[in-house]
Amino acid sequence: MGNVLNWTYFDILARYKRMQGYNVHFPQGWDCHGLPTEVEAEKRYGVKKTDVPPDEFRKMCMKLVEKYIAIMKEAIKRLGCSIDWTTEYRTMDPDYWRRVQLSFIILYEKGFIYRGTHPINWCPRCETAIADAEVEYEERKSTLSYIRFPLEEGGYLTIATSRPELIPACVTVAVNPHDERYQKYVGKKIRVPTTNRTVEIITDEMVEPSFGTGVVMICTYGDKADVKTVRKHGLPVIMCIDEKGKMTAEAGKYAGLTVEEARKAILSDLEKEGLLEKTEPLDQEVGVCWRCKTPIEILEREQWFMKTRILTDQVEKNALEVKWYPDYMKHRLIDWAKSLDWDWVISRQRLFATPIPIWYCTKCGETILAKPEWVPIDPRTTPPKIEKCPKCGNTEFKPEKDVLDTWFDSSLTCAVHAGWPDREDWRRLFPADVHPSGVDIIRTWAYYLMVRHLALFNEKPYKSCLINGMVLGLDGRMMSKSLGNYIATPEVFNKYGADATRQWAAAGGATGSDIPFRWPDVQYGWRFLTKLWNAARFVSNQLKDFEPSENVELQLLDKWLLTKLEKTTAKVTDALEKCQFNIATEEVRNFTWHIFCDDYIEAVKDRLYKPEKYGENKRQAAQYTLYTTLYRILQLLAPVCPHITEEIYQTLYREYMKHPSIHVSPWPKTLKERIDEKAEHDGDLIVAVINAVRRDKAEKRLPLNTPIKRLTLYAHSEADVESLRRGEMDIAGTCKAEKLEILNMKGEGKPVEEHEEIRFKIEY
RNA sequence: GGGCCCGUAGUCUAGCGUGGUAGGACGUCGCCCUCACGCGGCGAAGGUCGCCGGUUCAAGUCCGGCCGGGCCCA
Repeated sequence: MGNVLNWTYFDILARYKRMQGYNVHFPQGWDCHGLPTEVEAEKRYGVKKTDVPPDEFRKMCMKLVEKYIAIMKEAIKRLGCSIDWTTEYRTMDPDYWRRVQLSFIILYEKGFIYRGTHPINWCPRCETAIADAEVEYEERKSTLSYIRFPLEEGGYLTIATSRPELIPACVTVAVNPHDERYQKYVGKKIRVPTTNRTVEIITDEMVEPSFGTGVVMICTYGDKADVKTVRKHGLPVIMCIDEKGKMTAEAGKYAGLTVEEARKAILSDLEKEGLLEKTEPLDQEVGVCWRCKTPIEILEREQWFMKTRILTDQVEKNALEVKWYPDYMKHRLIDWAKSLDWDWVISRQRLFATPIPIWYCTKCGETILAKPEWVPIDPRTTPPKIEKCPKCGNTEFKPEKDVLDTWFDSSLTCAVHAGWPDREDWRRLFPADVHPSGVDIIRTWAYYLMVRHLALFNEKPYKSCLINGMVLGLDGRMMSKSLGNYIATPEVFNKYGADATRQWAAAGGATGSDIPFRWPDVQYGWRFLTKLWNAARFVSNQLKDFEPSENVELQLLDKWLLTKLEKTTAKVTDALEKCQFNIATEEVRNFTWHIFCDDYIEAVKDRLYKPEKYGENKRQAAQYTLYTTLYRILQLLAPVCPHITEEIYQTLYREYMKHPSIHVSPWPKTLKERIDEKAEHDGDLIVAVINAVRRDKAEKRLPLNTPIKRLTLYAHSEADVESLRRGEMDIAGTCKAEKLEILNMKGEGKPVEEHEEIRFKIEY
């Protein structure tokens, strides 16, 4: 249902803009690569990526991706998304990764890409580096251990740590510079248990005196704060955990143990030595891999990076120039960009991804970058197209086996959609007018698009950004399979159809806010469609002998309705301009259901049914008004409910309007000359009187078609009398009043709601 | 710990940038077989707009604080 929400948003926008005369470019791409697919493939086929040949594993992933694309494509089509399917592509297609590799080459040459050894987030289960954006934080129960570190000069200090297994990687012990308890120890040597090393006690502002004992060990690396401290004080790095989450030789006797095993073993050894003072439970936020929820480690490994932090000022400047719907979402991007401590790790130790177009000379280690004309190329299977190493003349090369982060694929979409690099005129469609994004991927997709295009083209990738919130399940929490509050899209479509489902998406809440899935909302949408359908049937029946013509003498209520219609048109247009889909939808629905159906149609029935009484020209005026209003309703509703509006249009209007589809009919401009404030005022009064009489009948338990012998209206202002006189025929006809008197005198009888100065009396 | 968002009838929600009698929807109850629609119509009940204070003639709306919830980040 999340996809229904965002697809509905941009389809409404696309249809609206198309009706405004724009030649809308509405592409569709499928983001295929990446960890989620690999994790799913491993689960589905019961293998690890290393169990089968790489190509076979990639084929498994592709099969899986195709399966999900088929399901999603079916849903998009049923939803009625007006996508240009000739643009469809997959990021796993060589033609797509050709562009990704080309952009890699350009960025490398521009100096934005480098290989280096830096701390990175590492998932020991997936055995790959992951970016900051792929780390989630979860509350986990943990244990805080109080451990005695012996001072060289005798005695000890007690440190508190939740990760005793990192003791072998302890590079210093730190206290807060203002913590008077420990001033005398600063600069002294202290021995790290389980090792033969001693380290010097230092001070650092980051140490929280109230946490544990106020003495902490700094390890390489327990968390990001350790990384900062190590960098700040120029401390050494000791890696005691490897890529698979096992202890390295640096851990001495604990080498080969898993992290868990090492923790137990170390604590038990410390206890034997009398160094374990106590343990206590600790609630802790743990960084975990977004895909498999395994706690991440911070490792130092040689990886490929893109320089993103040098672009932060530009990101901010450009993000402020982008129009955000809703506006406050820009802060998500800017705050995220400013908060980043590290450059973007773009290499991944995975299989199903775009290959990095790099080889290394086996002799001198020279880096060989692919030439633009070589791509797409997979270094893992194809050697570089050169005879010898340009530096040392060696003829053997080894491929870069790492692959690119999936976001490196998808952060190129704006340029690719515009036709880069093949179309000379690609800048015609660049930057994109709108970038649609879920609120959850602003810090990934929206951000990476921004840095990527700024680095490549020195230009922002999109002019506006349309944000959709998350879909919440029936229990109010984010809808997800794992929470079991998940509702499958086909179920909703099967029960209520696409147009009702789209109304839920459009009107379920303000743009950008989370939208709870609610069956009653979908049902309401469906009931509205029935109402509209029946109204159209009524109009159709009344128009059998009608030839559209402007040459009619409009009556008061006709002018009243058309005035309201124009005002509604203005409101809907204004709401759509601001991407306020909920407001636009509500305006059309309320106008249609209540003003058009309940008030107007009811009030003109008599005129339509009895031309002999009122005259043929008055009937024609009503016909003209019905015809005009329904058409406008269809137009205003078309972006939200494309199916039903098209169906009614084809049946009732195609022949006269000539547009092949309602969806290419020109979006209505508010006709100011049709706005008649006086008619609206008088009409409101007349409708209020009709409703008051209906209410009276309801209170007396009478059928609404009960005839009235005499209806007397009292109005003491001359103006009101005038207004009522103008609606005499409508009031009498609609209320079935045989006799209607309008008296210019102080009220007797019951007051008319919201027009207390007007009163009425009924003789049945 | 920081940032952002939110707290409106039994439930969900609009309104809050530009202060002026709080709109809807669902649910509940009562009535109406009215020739487009009972998948409908008419009507009723239900609100100290989280709490406290301030600005103002006037605060759901603006300002400050507090309480509660959510999301994101550390």
